[in-house]
Amino acid sequence: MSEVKVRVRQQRKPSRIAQERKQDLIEAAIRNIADHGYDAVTVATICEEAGFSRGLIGHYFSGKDELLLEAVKEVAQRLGNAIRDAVRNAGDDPKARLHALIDASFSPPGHTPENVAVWVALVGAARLSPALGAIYREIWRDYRDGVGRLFKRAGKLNGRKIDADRTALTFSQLVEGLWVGGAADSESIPAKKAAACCHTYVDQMIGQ
Amino acid sequence: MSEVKVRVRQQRKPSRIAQERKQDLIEAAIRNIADHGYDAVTVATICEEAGFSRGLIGHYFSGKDELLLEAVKEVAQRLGNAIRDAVRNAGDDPKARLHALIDASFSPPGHTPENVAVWVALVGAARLSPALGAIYREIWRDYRDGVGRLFKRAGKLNGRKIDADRTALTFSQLVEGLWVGGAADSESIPAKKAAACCHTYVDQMIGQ
Amino acid sequence: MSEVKVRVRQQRKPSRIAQERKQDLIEAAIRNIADHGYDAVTVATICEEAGFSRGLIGHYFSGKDELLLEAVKEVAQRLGNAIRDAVRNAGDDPKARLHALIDASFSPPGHTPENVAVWVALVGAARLSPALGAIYREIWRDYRDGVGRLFKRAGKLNGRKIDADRTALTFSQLVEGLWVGGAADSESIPAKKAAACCHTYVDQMIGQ
Amino acid sequence: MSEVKVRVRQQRKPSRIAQERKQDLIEAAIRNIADHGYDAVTVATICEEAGFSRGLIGHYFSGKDELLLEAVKEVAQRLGNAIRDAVRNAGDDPKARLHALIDASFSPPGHTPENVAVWVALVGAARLSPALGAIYREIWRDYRDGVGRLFKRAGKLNGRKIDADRTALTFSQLVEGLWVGGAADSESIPAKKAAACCHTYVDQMIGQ
DNA sequence: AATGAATGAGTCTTCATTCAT
DNA sequence: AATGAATGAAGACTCATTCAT
Repeated sequence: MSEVKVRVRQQRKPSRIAQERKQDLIEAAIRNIADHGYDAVTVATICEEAGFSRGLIGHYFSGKDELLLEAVKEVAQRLGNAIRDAVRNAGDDPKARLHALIDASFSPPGHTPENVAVWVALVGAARLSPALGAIYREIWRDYRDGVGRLFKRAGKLNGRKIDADRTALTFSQLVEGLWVGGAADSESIPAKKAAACCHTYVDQMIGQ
Repeated sequence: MSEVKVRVRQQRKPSRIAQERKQDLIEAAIRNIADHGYDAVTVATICEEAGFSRGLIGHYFSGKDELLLEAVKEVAQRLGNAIRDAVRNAGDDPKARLHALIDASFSPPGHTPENVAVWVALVGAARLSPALGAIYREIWRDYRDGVGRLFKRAGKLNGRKIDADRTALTFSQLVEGLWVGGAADSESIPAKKAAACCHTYVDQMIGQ
Repeated sequence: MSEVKVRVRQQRKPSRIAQERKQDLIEAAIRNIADHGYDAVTVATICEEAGFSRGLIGHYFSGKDELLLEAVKEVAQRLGNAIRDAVRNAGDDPKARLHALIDASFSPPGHTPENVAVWVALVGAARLSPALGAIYREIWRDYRDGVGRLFKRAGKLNGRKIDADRTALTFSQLVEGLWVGGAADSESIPAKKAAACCHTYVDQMIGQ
Repeated sequence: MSEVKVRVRQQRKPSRIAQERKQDLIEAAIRNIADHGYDAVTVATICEEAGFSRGLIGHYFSGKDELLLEAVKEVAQRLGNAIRDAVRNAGDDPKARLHALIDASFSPPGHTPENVAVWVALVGAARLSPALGAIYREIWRDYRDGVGRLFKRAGKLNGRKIDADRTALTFSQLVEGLWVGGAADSESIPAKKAAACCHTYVDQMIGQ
């Protein structure tokens, strides 16, 4: 899977403590998005949870929107990193990589309730905010690209012809659907069952 | 003191005009949810679009929440009806029914930009609002149940053993993922391609 | 006690049914003032309780204010009538009349929870509304005048000198205080105890 | 994911300016209740009079209700303190204390037009709001208790038997009636005359 | 005579942001 | 660097009134 590109805004001379404060605020923002939804988050709640006064946000971010954007980027990076790491550690076999990718997609540290909650909260926003939409689309396009390359290689190894693009799209949207569905109905769609669906699908596509 | 006379007013069924107004407001609400997102909808916008003053909502609904809930229910019903109708009209063959279900899931009148937008706007809310969550989960559980029955029958016809429940879950979440992804990135996931992914998946599961 | 003057607005040709409707609305208004307080009364509640639609008020009254004013006048009249009748029926002895007046001031049909509630609800309004204030002051001035005449006659009979005006003022404000206090704290000041205080006061002033 | 750091902000006692603002708003609320009545008070008027924007109330109170409650408590406290102080300064003689209590009940700083107006505005609300009713009843019960003790001691000194409880109730409701009546009809019941009624009553009960 | 559809003004509340200290 | 005081805009809700039918 390709790299998740998340530009970390380069402060001119970000002091040690300033960076910590920014990070504190971002963490609090992430928790708040997960807990209350993207639109219900308030600056007051974030600051209270981070242990600062309301006015502080203005020192580190241009405003609420920027903070929330940074929070979303942070989550995107965590998801991307976790999955990328898992894939790398799975060796070179494309099948093994696909199954590792699935496991990483449905278990910590990438797939935590918090991360998924933020990500799903983003679904609605992606349609409406250009900035968030761009992040959202980029992540999934990268995901599909990475998966597509793996399916292509797996197909070649197996000697089977496979429409890698279509399979990758199907696979990625299956993952997205399981994330979203699991977030809304975790009883019907627990993470284990979700992962199992994906493993089965991959096996059916490229053989066990 | 004179007697307390309490006239019992005969309860009349809602007048024709009342029904029309409620529907007008619901339509406007649906458009607004689709356009601005579930949380960004305002009473003012809805009423302006419907061509009425703000106060009117109080006559027909207990408030904004009830109106929005009705709007969501309406969309859920439209989606459900469209798909149910298509399946019924597809004859009795489970394969044909599955493919009809797919087409209905990705083309009008069930799958319109408006309906999908509302539905996707609901994704975030489902986690946070008990009422909306219940609607959301019910719709998808029904969907999975229906699909599961079709896969079960299709498997028997083909003489293939099939894990109908798992397949149904995979299928339904594939559909959900394609809806959500299509709403956020219609360029990468146009409805036609989405439907094609589903048709292919069904063919792979139960044969063409 | 002098007559309570409450002008009943003379409609030109008040049809039988129109009068009934007005009375229905006034009754409902009285109940609403008693139940929810003078300021919390709404046209909607009154009409609902009277069994009519909201718009009807405009046919019989110039608006909410007039209706409420009529309701207050009605209660004032009931209070006045009940007390005046009781006094008249007590014979000619001023002592007897005073004690009858007390009983009438703290028992039905004049002193009902509803009447007292309306009257007490009026206390705050009397300071602020010229129209209501006028009614309020007139009632109490009449009350004091009537009581004053009785004390004067009672004093002469007993051969005691009595400052009838001051005693009447003291007595009337004792009654008012007991009404108000009883309305706010009926546990501490039940009607029976209130009446007993007044009886005792009169006995102390003019002998038993 | 990094550790969740929750800074515990040290709770500081309200700053001087915060205390001042709260007091400013409470004063403005008191004036507004006195001027327009408890129910006609608006947040806008209060803030305008205090010289601040509307939003400020949210910083210092949970909302309008809390502010008004605080205002009422403040007035109750002023009334209670003024009367208590006067009684204390009157020496130990119960008669002297009773007369001092009367003077304090009908002259500043306890009995100001503003304080009485607020108190009378409260009469109607006491029946309808549990919180306000509790304050109202408590004040008067305390008042009656204090007066009752004085009457008891005064009776013993004089060697007269006196029903202290009944006398205290009569006295307290006389005071309440004179307050209420004076607020509604200050022409008929000026404060001086009201106080005179009370002095006379006390003299009649326990001798001069 | 009566209804109820519709309005629009008025009010409270929330909240992101600004700014003096 | 950090606070929290203060603002002002925006939004939802209530409700008396008007009016066509």
